Amino acid sequence: MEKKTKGRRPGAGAHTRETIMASARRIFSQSGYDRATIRAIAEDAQVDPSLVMQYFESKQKLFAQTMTLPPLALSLLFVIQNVAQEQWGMHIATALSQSGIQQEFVMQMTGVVRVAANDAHGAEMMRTLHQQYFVSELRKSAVTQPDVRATMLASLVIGLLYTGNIIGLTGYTAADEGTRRILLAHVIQSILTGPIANQ
Amino acid sequence: MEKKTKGRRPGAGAHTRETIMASARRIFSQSGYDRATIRAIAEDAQVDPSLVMQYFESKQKLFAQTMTLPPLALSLLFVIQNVAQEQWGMHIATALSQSGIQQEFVMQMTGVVRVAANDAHGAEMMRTLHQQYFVSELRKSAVTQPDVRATMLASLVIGLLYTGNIIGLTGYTAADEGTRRILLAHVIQSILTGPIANQ
DNA sequence: AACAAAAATCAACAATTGTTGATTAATTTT
DNA sequence: AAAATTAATCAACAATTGTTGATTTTTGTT
Repeated sequence: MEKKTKGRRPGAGAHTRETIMASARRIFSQSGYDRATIRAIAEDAQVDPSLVMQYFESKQKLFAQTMTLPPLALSLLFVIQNVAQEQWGMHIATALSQSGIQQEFVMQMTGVVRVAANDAHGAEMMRTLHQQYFVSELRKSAVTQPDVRATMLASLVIGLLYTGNIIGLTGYTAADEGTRRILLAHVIQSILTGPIANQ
Repeated sequence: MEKKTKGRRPGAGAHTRETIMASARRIFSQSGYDRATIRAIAEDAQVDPSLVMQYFESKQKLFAQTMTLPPLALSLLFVIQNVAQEQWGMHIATALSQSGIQQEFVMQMTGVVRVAANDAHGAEMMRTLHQQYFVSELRKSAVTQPDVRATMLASLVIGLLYTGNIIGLTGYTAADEGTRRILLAHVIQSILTGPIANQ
């Protein structure tokens, strides 16, 4: 809609690619794959749509290159290797409740959850992620039935992102952090070390 | 693609509307809102696309009329009114694990979860659902902080649907039903009646 | 200053999609 | 059997979208 100054070619300031990627991340996360149009991304980056195609070849490749998951924040189960079993729940809950990673990580993770609901590539991304970070990590520990527990933990985390950030339920985020953390700690503890057979 | 016999007008066999609605439910659930094209729904119902528009005025109204949630199966928290607190988890887990409602309910519920990830109307549907069936029901009981617990229970249920039916994680469904039910029962019990304050 | 390479824009194509108006076929009513 | 009504199809429009090729503008080099 707005005029753009044409064809400048900065030498040092050639961060155009990063600008586009940031916009792509934003739009993909907000709108999902289908509704994130190349034109919307380009407008957000204040750039011509065709330029997006010149940098990244197609929409699929743009998605693949921008929406990669942040492995650092996903090492939640790194806790498992360094903390006693009885304190897993509390440590993971604390890590999840920390506001430091909230902004960037939660936003990016929510975006992937949203995209994966309708795009096969996003779904595959989440599968490999889950296998690499949740299942394989938990298998190294001494818990029984690590696969079920890992999937259940992933379900809870994804579900909290989904209800809170996608459909906008306020019940969880409205509570104070202490309440959230203690309840979440017990639930996670129950998922990871709770009884699994009737005895 | 295939030929259709033209313009017959059955007297008794006028279930065309229901046929279209069934196809709409199927396609919406499988593909989400955007990728569920009117043409795909019409082809699934073996009907001309414009006929869909004649029965339902627009795609939005078709969605609104078909993708309503099955309240019967959502009375999971009906358990809360009739069962002692200590057995909530087991009863709800049993209800969720029953294969009787699996086919129809799980499919329909999964469809709404998928749609709500990208469509505002779907999200609103889930919000009111959650409020009506989860929050208000739990508030009638004597648990502390019903809002947080209700949201967390919804997150777990939605998360399990999401991981199992949308991104296709096998860890949970691969386990035998007994294992699933017992673990799930304890986790739900922890969500609904677990400690919420440090003491 | 002239020129080549790079970076960006312009304009348009082809496919898809929701939607609509006209038309054709079947069924009921007269 | 003719007419009216209902059910379904046909054909096309207008908007959107991913994508592409040509063009223009800027920058670095000679």
